[in-house]
Amino acid sequence: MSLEYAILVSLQERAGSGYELARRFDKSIGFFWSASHQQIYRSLKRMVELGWVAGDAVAQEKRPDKKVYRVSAEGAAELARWLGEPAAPATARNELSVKIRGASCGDVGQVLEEVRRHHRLHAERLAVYRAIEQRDFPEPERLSGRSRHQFLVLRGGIRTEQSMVDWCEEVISALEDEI
Amino acid sequence: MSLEYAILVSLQERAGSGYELARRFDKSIGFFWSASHQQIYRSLKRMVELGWVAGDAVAQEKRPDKKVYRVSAEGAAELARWLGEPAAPATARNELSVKIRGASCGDVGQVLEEVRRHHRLHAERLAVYRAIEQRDFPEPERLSGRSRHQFLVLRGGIRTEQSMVDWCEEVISALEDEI
DNA sequence: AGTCCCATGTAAGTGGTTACATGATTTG
DNA sequence: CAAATCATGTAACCACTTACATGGGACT
Repeated sequence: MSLEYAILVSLQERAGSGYELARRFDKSIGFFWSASHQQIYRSLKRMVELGWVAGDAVAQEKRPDKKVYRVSAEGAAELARWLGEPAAPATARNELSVKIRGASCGDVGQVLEEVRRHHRLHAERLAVYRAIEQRDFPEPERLSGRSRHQFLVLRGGIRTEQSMVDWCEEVISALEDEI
Repeated sequence: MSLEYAILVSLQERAGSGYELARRFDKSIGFFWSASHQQIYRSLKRMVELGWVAGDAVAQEKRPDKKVYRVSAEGAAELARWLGEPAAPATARNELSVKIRGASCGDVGQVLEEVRRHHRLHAERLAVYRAIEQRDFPEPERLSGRSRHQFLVLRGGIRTEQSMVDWCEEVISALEDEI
């Protein structure tokens, strides 16, 4: 059910169509809550039924019509209520760890290659986050409200990716010793 | 489908019943791949059908009978094959980040309380991991094979929890300024 | 002519959670 | 006497993924 709340947060920042939301979930909000366009359309439908959002049809020239969704008073109240609720800590699911733990059951060299690949992916994502940090938040002390919260979430992404990069390096050097 | 492989890894380390596996998924392997007993029994059934594991009925005195599962040659081959396959990087899903990003839509104080709660949970988990590290891996340089791989996975858990603790502290001090 | 972008969906399948169910034995 | 542990499952539901579907306009 959390996707609905992620959509509410995004629509509170700015109203938008299902398609536009899907684009946002490919970046920004999608960095910490991913969702496909199919999920988003389904959730929007549910949210209209619940009265959390309202969709206004917008005719466009030379482009398909679209429905622009905005958060209703009920939706805003529901979001505020949910924010006060305790969140369950995320269930641990790290496939790479399963492969490392099982490395002795197969070819350690192949697992090492896989860790190297993940190292690259995390380093790339870290670089993206750092670029966003420099571009959008050059003076973090001066931030307030919404933009400060956005910055804090980005900081979480940076810390997570940095720790994955560091860990991959530790694993790589240990597995290199082994082969 | 990854649960099946996590079970294969665990059964390669030591054969066991569904119940014993469920206990292991409450700790050790469960620290990086969580699963309920219902999932485990369902997966074992599938794996028997696929011929990846074999279950031997064991009669016990003063305790219910159990089925002890071990990995078959086919299961071992399948695990080795899977280890060489690329793993999709985990999809990002961090509910706490959604709450922080949406904090302005509700009571910032409540979100702060929630971040403090998560800080405690991650600090506790970090302490557990550090205790395991000290108890089971006092001389990490001397490790090899399976136990070295187990150590590396534990190191990942320690790094992840440490980075969550650090991040929570950064968020707490920023949100405290705000209220 | 082919591909990408805009825009919105349906349908089938997989994986995971929650609730229910049973029954003996051990521990406080 | 109650609660926890051992041991194994079924069933309903929910969330998410993957595949399929449509159609115009812009770009190369």
